[in-house]
Amino acid sequence: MKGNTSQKILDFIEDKGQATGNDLTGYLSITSRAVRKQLNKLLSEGKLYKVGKPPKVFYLLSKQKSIANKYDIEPSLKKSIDDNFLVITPSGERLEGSQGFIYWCNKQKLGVEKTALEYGRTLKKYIPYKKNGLIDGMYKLKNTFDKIYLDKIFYLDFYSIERFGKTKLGQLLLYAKQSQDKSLIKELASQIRPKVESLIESFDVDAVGFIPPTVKREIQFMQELERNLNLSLPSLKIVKVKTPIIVPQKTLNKLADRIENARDTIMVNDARQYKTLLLLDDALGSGATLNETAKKIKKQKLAENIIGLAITGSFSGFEVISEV
DNA sequence: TCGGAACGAATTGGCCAATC
DNA sequence: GATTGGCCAATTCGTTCCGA
Repeated sequence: MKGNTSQKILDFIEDKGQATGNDLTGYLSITSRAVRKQLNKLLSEGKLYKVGKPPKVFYLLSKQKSIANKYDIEPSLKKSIDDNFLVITPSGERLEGSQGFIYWCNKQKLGVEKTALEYGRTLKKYIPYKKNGLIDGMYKLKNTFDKIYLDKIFYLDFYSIERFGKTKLGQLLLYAKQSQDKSLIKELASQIRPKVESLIESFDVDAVGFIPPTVKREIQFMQELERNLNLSLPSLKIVKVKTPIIVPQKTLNKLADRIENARDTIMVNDARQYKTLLLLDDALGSGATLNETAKKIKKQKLAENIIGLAITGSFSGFEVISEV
């Protein structure tokens, strides 16, 4: 009997495609505690992965075994792949670093070693835009708007990069929002907290504001993020007013439409006055939402200075600079 | 009508002891 | 030594209730 429980679990899951802890308990006729031990072992060995959260968790066979060492990738390049690459498969398996990179290359029918070199070169291209882990978005905004109401605007990473698609932060943001996964939001919050705290300190920020979401969801990303960041500063009340038909910013192509959307639907409903406000948004497209919100805050004289911070931002607007 | 609080049920993990 | 089981605490979900 000893030793083959884990193999029985693998066989069962292979046969059924997926299984819950309960399914396995019933099938193996051992206690759930024993099943969990085996499942944990198989998870740590990478033979299984799990999707879902309690009380709905399913275990599936891992598609990607440790094949990362099969390829000859220079150590420093492998490290930057490990640090920067993240793929979430259609079935929800999270593949980090080189494991994800190999999966992605195979899917695109690309040679892993050659593509790794190209990836390294592409990453290098974006390095000059980052200072202290922040991208200064002011150039971009200056190329877009006549009048800028934000005193500073930063973001933590680009949403996506050429050829290779979404950055790690971009992936995390997308999946945290779409899957409304609290643990992913928590992970994002812990990643961005150091940057937020250093901004608060260096600019002497005395209040924060979170851009409210457009689309109604069960779990509101920004609200969760605010809760997870747990900043000890007062939070400016910004609300999104309801319109007969909800129009998300990303559905609008024209800048003028985005400005109009932000101007007419985002309201600042607060009376307190602050010196320096940190205004947070999840993703910065044109910057219309942040700029229009900053405009309202300044018109209502609720803050003297406004620092904008988005988790990710688009690269468009930077091309102009990069060609100089 | 909406949002938050409270509650129970299901699941999971940690620790330690018993068993094979 | 590996595996299993008992106990307990923590986490998460779904439902209900209540006040604004």
